[in-house]
Amino acid sequence: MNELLKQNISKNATFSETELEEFCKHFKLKYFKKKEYLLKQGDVCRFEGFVLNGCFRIFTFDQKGNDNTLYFAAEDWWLMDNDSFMHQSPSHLNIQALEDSEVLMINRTDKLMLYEKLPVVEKLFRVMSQKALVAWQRRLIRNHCETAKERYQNFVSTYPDISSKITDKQMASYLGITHEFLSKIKKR
Amino acid sequence: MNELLKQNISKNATFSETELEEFCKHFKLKYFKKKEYLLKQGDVCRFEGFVLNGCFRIFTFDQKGNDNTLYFAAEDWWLMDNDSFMHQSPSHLNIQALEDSEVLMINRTDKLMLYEKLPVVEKLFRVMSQKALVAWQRRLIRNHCETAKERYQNFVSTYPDISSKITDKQMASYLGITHEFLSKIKKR
DNA sequence: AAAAAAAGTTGAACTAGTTCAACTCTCCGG
DNA sequence: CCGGAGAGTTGAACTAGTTCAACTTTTTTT
Repeated sequence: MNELLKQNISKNATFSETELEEFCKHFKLKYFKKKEYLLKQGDVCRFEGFVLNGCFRIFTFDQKGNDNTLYFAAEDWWLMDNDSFMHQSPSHLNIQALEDSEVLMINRTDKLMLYEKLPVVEKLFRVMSQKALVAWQRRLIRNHCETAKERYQNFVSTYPDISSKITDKQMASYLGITHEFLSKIKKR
Repeated sequence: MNELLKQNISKNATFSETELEEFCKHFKLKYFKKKEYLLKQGDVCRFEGFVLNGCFRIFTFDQKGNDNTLYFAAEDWWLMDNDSFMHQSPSHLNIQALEDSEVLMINRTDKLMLYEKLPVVEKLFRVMSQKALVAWQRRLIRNHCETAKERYQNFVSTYPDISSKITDKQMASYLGITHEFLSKIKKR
């Protein structure tokens, strides 16, 4: 039973020892090489992942072919396409390893079974989703009221570990600006 | 027991008749006059609301004093500040009636009790939150890859009912542009 | 270690969106 | 029904961010 996963869960719900064990035993350790895809746009998402180490980028190609980064997932983050997982529809997202990484993965069947078997699992993901929702709302507001330079500086100071692992191009795609402009921001 | 609430719940979870009744009986009908606040920035959110009719605007004042609209909630939408409700911390959000409105409201104590008593309530809000999460992710992407004009047109065609109830100033604040620029967009 | 590919830099010209100020229109409160 | 406040419009000057193209640097592949 993995200690990091255990701690992560405990932040959001109170599991008994047996519940924790029952929950964790469905996760299997998988390795991803740098640049390898955990999910590709068009595929159906049949799993959920929890990052033990390494880093992933979650992004999508829009109609115009630009790549938009939704977020980065390093150690202690969860990975999945909620939409595709829920409806078993083709995913709009790509999830790609930015470096060699280790992920604990649970498949969809097991997760659905756990929702049924352990009510506390419903609570766990309810709380996780509500917290994530708040974070997305805040990010949208910040995109409206802060300049690109402010957003860049905030990101670097909030996530120094992630900032050091990603290229400027990926950073720009996360901030919603061109990489040329990011280069000009950094110069000053 | 309100029919609209019942239908809304049934979209996201399967309640038995008794569960539905137990759940719904904690909601009380409240009336809000045009311009009245259901929640003010700085207050603690101790309730959750479900709009029966009318319309609300959920917005926040940023550091620079600009008002940013997160979303509008008309008939069949839920209303609350997840962050403030969860942590009982002062809210960053304002929720104001744009017209005379009716809302079914449940207080925090009852809602927390229902989470304990009826496991299906956990599921309901877990599913609702996950769907909302997907919607916020999509909105952020669209803000990056669409122009203000495109976002305006998409909003009007997706939510014609809401569009007709709000002022251009409120629309601009939702789109993340100035109302002067919205006026220029509409002119063309 | 060489070649190829990708990432980053820089400048010039451009455009989407802002700011400010002046004006008009609408609608609601006394 | 009048007065005032807020909503909407318009123009001119501005700025944040884009686009394109040429170039350098770094990383990856062989």
